[in-house]
Amino acid sequence: MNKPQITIKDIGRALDISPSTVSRALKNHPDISQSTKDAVNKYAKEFNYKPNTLALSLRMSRNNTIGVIVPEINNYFFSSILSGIEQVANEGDFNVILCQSSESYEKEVRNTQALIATRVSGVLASLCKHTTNYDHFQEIIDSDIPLVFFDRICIGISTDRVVVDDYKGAFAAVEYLIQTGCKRIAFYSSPFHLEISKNRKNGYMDALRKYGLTVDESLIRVCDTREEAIIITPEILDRPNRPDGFFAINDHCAAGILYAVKLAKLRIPQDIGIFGFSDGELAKACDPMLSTVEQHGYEMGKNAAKLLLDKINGVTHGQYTNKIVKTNLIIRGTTR
Amino acid sequence: MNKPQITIKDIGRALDISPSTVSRALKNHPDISQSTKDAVNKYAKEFNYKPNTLALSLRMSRNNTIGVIVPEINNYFFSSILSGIEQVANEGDFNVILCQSSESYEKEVRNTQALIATRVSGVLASLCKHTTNYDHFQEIIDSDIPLVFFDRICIGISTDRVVVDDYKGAFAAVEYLIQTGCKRIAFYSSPFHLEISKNRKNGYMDALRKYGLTVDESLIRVCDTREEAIIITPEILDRPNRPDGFFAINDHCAAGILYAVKLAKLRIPQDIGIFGFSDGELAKACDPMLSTVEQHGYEMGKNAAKLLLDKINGVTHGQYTNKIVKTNLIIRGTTR
DNA sequence: AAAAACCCTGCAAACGTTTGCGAAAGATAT
DNA sequence: ATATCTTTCGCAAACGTTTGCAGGGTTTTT
Repeated sequence: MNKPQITIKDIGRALDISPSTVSRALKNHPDISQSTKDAVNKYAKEFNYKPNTLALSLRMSRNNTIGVIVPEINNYFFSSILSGIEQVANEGDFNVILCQSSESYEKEVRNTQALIATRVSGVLASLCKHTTNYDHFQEIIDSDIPLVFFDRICIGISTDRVVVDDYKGAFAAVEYLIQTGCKRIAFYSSPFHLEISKNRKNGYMDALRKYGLTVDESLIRVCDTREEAIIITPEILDRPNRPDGFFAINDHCAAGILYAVKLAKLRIPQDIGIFGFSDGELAKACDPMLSTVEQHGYEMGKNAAKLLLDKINGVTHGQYTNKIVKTNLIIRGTTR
Repeated sequence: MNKPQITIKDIGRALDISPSTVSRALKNHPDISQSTKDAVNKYAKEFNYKPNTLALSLRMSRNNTIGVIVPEINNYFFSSILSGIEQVANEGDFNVILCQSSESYEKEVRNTQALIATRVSGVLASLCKHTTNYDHFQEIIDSDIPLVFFDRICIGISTDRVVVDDYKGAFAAVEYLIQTGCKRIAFYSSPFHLEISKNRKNGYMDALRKYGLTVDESLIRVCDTREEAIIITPEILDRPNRPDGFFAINDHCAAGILYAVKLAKLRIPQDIGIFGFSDGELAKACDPMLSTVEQHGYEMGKNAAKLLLDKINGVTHGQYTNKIVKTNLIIRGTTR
């Protein structure tokens, strides 16, 4: 029962008119008589005509497709973002090509190359953890393809960006810990070449300074997974002047800390306060439930996609915008 | 410093040879002299030539792109699957177009239409919760586009399918509970029109029967979220003959049960055993950590994509395969 | 009655690529 | 010397679509 897709030529042949006329009839061009239009539309509907988007894109040199490069699809925050992106892309009649860098610089480069080759209309990207060279992104820009970074942005390149308010979020979280009695607060972070790490560290430091607390560099560690946190935390808890608060770069890491603290038979939140970042699926599964900074991934995705579509559609010109998505504290059981 | 993408024609013009020669030179065609090949390759490399995949797809009427339709991106299981799909698609040099039905039948239909219009080489799909009419999928098949269902499959259409072994997974989980001493086991399920619910219920029932335990229908409830579980569980725990084991349709639900049980001051796993399903992010965040049935979403995605690519590449013909991805028990702290 | 205006439609080129076929040039065989 | 083969390349068509331009026909204007 197979009926392959019909083309404009087929319609023309069947109705004994030229492809140009069919094309115009389908677009309701004023030049075409109503009777012809009716005939064409009837035939098109009957045989379920769908324009070949490939040919269309080639002709128009405008591919209604955007590419998204994300470090890990399988991560609550990023999949929330993806969901938001898909939403607005869909509303704007754009397809989304999904690329996962899997935190590999090489794959990220391959992804960008593939997207350029596909002539996507625009690219949304979040940097891989290990990316320090940005030539492949510069190449996107050089190819005249609009580019918007989200979350893991890169400041070496002038583009639009959408970020979470890392500084304020971190500041607020640490301030909350201090206000509820914490005096020595550790900070577990992702590698510091990432902007999110820098910004959150600044928020952390400024909060400490505001309340006259001294910064102990030995309490600032690179650690962003549950597993690492479980490994490095016991040593820190064992010190004579152990911290009484932890601010973690994400919920996984916070959960690892939580685990280690319980194992050390310290009470939460009486002895130790813990603050995560993200409000992912696992935050409420922890016991006590995790206090964390809500990141609004879905909103972030929507914002980034809107920015990109505006750029593609020529709504915005020139200036690069720097959208900041607000965060807010969610206080649960791991803080007083 | 913008250098738009260069084409084969450009190379031809620059080197004063025809586009055909350039094309053949790039593909290392034996008809072309080595000197010409060298010149072309040198120029192509210098000006960073990338074949226009749109033109290529049009010419070859073969679009190296597959479409994926998923109910919710923002769901650990589905995003794991997506990750697996992306992995093998990437290895096979395919792009992935991501569509989210958001559990809306209308959007699912729109998604299929868009994928057909894009002339994707193949489609991977998991049904929306409310889909009961499958015409849009039949249309994909009628358009000669290979189609593979995963997880939420549809039995009205003959295609390849990849599913998790729900029956065995459920049977094994309940059997484990029984073997470790549980005598009254409750089952919290998704609505029973879904295949996964039916299959798991069968596994649950058969396990009870095998060990001569009576089935108490009042212990079989429709409940598949954390919030619902927290609401309905206290009542069940309050009964004179309360259950001593719970089997939940997913980890969120299991986490809700865990919460309610702790609140009721019952000990886990001594008084109550709990089994989840999925092994999502939150399983290890629970305290005690959740015993659960591992679903291998990533493997499922890889399998589905492999099946599809084989179909596209003509490796497999005719017969539809029905791949079943094995599950396995992960025993942690919520069971004895 | 001729000129102008209008309505409708088709031709052909273009987007970038591949590929069957033919051809010019040189090399080899008779 | 002619005939045949080989090497290397270009022509042109094709994929499906859009669009500027021109042309044929009919109606209106003068």
